Amino acid sequence: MAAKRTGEKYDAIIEAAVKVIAENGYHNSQVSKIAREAGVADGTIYLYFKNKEDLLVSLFKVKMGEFTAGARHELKELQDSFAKLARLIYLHFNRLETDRYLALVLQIQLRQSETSIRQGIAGPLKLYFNIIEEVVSHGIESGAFKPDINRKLARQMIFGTMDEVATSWVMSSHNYKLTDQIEPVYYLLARALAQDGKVKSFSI
Amino acid sequence: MAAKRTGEKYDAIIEAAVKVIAENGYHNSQVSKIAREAGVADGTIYLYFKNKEDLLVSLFKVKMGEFTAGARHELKELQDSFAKLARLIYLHFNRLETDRYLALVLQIQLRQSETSIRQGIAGPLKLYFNIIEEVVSHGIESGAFKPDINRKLARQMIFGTMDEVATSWVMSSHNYKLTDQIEPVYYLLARALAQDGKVKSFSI
Amino acid sequence: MAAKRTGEKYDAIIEAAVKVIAENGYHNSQVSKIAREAGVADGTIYLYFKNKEDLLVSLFKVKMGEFTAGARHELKELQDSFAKLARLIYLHFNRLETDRYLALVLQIQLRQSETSIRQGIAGPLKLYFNIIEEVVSHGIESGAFKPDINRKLARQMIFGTMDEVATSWVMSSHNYKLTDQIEPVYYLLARALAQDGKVKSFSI
Amino acid sequence: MAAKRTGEKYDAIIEAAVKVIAENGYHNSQVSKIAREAGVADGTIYLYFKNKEDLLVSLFKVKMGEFTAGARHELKELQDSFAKLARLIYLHFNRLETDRYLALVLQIQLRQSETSIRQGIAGPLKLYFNIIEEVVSHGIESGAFKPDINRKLARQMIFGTMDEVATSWVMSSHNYKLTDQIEPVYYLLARALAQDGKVKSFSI
DNA sequence: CATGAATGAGACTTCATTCAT
DNA sequence: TATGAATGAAGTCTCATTCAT
Repeated sequence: MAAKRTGEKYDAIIEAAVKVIAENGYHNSQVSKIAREAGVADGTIYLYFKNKEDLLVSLFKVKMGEFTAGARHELKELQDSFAKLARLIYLHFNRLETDRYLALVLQIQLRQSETSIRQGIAGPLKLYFNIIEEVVSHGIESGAFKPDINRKLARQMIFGTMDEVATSWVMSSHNYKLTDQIEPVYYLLARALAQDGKVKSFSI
Repeated sequence: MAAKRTGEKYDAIIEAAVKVIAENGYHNSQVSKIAREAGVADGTIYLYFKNKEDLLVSLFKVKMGEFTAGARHELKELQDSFAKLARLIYLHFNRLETDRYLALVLQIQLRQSETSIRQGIAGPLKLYFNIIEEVVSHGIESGAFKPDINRKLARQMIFGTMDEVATSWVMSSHNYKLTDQIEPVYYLLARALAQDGKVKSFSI
Repeated sequence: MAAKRTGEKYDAIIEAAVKVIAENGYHNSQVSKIAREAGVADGTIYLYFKNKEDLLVSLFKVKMGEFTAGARHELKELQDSFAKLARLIYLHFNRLETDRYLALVLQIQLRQSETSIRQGIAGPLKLYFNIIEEVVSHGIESGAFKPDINRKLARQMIFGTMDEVATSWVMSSHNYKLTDQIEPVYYLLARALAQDGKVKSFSI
Repeated sequence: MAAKRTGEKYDAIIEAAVKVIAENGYHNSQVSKIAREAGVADGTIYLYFKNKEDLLVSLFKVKMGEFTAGARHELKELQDSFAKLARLIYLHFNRLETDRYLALVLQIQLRQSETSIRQGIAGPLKLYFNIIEEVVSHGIESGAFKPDINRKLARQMIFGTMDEVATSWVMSSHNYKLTDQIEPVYYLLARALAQDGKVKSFSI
């Protein structure tokens, strides 16, 4: 009755969903197609997920959760705010470039989902927003960033910029490297945030 | 057989679509509902639009076209690059705040559409991107912005930031004024682009 | 949106449902089968009925309504309570014998429906119960039936007996005439109800 | 392979089925729910019953069998036909009032089952019909009941009346006592059957 | 030009039953 | 004997689009 939230089949279904959605688009990814890709019966999906919506939200939670946990850990290691900003952009772009299926699903396909799914996605996304805002806060408190910057607005600029660059890259069919954009994006954002124009040189 | 691209019913259907989608969400906006709101029969929609996809793409084209034409005209009046940037942000946010139905449809609902519709949307959107890039180019060529800025990247930052700020505002149920964000967004973006940190004071 | 409750297709679908359910049984009567029998598309069913449940409840209402209206009218014509009782049994059995499909559906198949449908059926059935109780009341008040008879209980005996006899007949594959049971059933019930054993001779 | 027809788990499953069906309704009583209630695994059901249908038919057989055996025994003790009739009604109503779960399952839920199950039920029910007919026959042969009564018809009246009264009671949510109906039902039926209106006073 | 009744393809989900352990 | 994870067939309903009037 209650959905099992772990197990190798659970993982297999999540991965199959990413692949199927990436290849067929959100609106053409039937449960039966995902089941076939995962090598299980249609009904098995429902032993691990309450329904299709739960599967999609779980997909996002799992993938976003992995990324967020890793990012939070890596950023904590760094002391310098500019270094944190550079690393954030690196992690964001590198993650997407490393898993192009995931990039397609996160940047394009999942955004076509119904409002209810988007609401389920909101929670994990908020956690990522928090991480970005922590970078901004650290910069302000350490004197690296301008003190009068609105933290939420700064987060929106950072995320909005990275998201737009990533979406553009995904839609271009990946005919250039997303990671090549890390440095120029860094300088744009760093200058926007820096106290007195004192931007540290890019280094990850 | 060929769809009429004008007429008062054409306009009525477009406006009805905006209202219905804003009120019901993309996935709950059936052709019959739009027809009823427009005061026409279901079949009449198909005298003016090839199909539902054509209606939605047309909606976007019309609304975006109005905005783009006005924006291009207004920006041409201004000489200073910073003034152009400030005006761009003003126009973008003011447009959305003035027509909240449209804001909801453009920022949230239409993004849930199938890939084919998003492709149809790409054209009109490109025209807006061009306008933004023209502001950037003008800034670089006039010496106001840093010469080594990647113009496409700068456009992605500008659009990505405005878009994220606008989406966040729409999802917040409009409980604050979007136009209050014009000035702080201006300073963030201006600093990112300015040559030697020489940002002109905000003025629209 | 709202279901049309009249029209020749409405009637055709009701009749088709009776036939399909009689021939295939309740649990094997899919909407598509009913639509095919009615000569309409599956979707057309939903222009006339809110859903499958609504179709089945409507079927019962229409058929029971026709019968109830006719019965109430005919019984009003009669003055004598015993004559009313005899006529009631005649109408009940004759109706079922005349339309054997309907008999099968009402006596057997519809009773297999889910609780929600049975609840929808309760209303029209109550009207029939009222008619039976009116016959009993008339008998008591005219002095034909025993004055201390519990009216509800008498109705339950009358209906329960007729229902059981009818069900038994339907399940026997109609290898005898149900209308041959009118007279003997009349005498059983009349004796149960009569004041001082004064039962009038059977006559319809 | 062959199903075991005895054992404490056999009984536990039957009792669990009665409880689950009474509480959830026929169409919401899945095998897994019955298994959980019985404290066994889903698969274990199939060691004791051929399939779900077999379980439901067995439930009916067991419960009806217990009742029928007891009834036959008790009625044999009585010499007088009217006393037998009174006792029959008492046993029928008392059984249902004593076990309200069973009443709900027998009078309402099991009647929603597919035709195949109803056919399986027919056998055990026939045995009860025989007992009722024996009471009628005894009455006729002893001169207590009218000699020209159709025995099958009399049985249908007796059973149909008791069944209708019981169903009505179950559906009323038991807000009155079913056993209070024994005496008035007795008088109705006794008068219908009695020779020359000579009905014996009620006594159980 | 306009109508709106009719069409029919297509997908999510349930649940009785099996079988490897 | 007992388990319970896995199976997979099957049906209701929606809604974009058509076409006779």
